[in-house]
Amino acid sequence: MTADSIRNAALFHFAKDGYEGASLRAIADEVGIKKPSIYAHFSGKEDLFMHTLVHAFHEVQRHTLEYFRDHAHLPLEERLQGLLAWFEQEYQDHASARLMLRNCYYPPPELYSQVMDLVYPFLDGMERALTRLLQRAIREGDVPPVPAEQVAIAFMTFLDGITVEIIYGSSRRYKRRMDAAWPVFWNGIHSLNEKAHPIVPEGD
Amino acid sequence: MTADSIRNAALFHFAKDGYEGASLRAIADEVGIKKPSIYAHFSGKEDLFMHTLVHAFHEVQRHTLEYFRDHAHLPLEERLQGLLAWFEQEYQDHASARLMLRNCYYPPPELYSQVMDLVYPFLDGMERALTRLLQRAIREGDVPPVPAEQVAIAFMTFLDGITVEIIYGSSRRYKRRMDAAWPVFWNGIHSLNEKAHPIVPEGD
DNA sequence: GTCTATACCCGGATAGAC
DNA sequence: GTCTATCCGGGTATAGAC
Repeated sequence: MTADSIRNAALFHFAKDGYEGASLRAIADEVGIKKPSIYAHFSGKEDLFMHTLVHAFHEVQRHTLEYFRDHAHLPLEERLQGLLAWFEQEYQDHASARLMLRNCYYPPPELYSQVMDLVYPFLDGMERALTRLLQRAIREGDVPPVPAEQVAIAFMTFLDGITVEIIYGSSRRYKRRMDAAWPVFWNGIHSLNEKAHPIVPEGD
Repeated sequence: MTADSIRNAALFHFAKDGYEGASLRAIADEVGIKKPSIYAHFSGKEDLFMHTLVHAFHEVQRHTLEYFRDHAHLPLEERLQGLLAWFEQEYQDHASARLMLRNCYYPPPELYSQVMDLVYPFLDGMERALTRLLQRAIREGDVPPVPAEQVAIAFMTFLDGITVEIIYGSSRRYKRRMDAAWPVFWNGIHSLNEKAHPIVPEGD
């Protein structure tokens, strides 16, 4: 279907150049049609952009669920750490992820609220999913009891910190951060209940 | 001087609308001059942008140094945690910080390498400064011995994760992350030397 | 240095034939 | 649905008077 291939071309251009930077002309060229033909499928640039963005969110969500489904057998630490490595790959391989991320941070001002109606539910859903994951891991004895919601939020923070280096695009810098920061996170969550700082993670 | 006021107006527009989104017309209007007058001071949009960006980096760097100088007497934990709160304020109060951040993540494609020549040295300088700060704190017994460089990198990661919520602009969400993630970071760095918890670095 | 006037281009969008 | 042709507005940039 033509609409799909337009959306697909738009995906790459919006991801690379942003909403203002991308041009319908370039998108049409890539599909192999003329600019006005786009208007047979979308009412305008905004419409095309929003369709593309919604589709990108769904793609990323679908892939994320697949990741968790395919790695449900791993211990929690590997599953969480693996999620970060997985996400780096996702970012490099799929323009959906790049488009999503870019517009989480810097949506086009005139579409701000429409975009945020996608962003916030996504983030909140992610956080809830992580919380449930943690609660299950605790029940099953995979990790010692930690405050699940707090850890989920901390993990999201950590994920975003790593993501920055993914955007920068240097694999070396990314790995460096990962190696340095992961132990801090992982050790840190095990001592949340004990208030003093010599922390000896007990009985697990 | 007129050039300065042009740069200052440009700062706000570039920070808010991005490079493509900002228009010389709007900038000239704000200064109270006509569009062509800008060309008496800058060779074009790119030139104006780069001047503005360099100036913004210097500003942020200067403010950061001031923060550390003015808070040198505080214990390390408060100094580091305070840096995050300070940075949120800096982001809200100073367009320099907003411009810098935006262009660290998404520079205009045609100026990519020029922008990155500012970004990387800034980040690396920040990391080195943190490392030295930590080493001094360790020497002075303010914190137990921790691997300074690793902690510096982890802190930068953490800072970026928090920064994301600063960009989102919701103070509530920011505070929520801060409260959840800070204890994880702070406790986490104190257990780096104790290997009690098995951290499996992936084979190198 | 600043203005007016204007050239030039490229963006999104529309009309209407096929 | 796709095309050609065109419109309109906005953008950067320049020429030349003052």
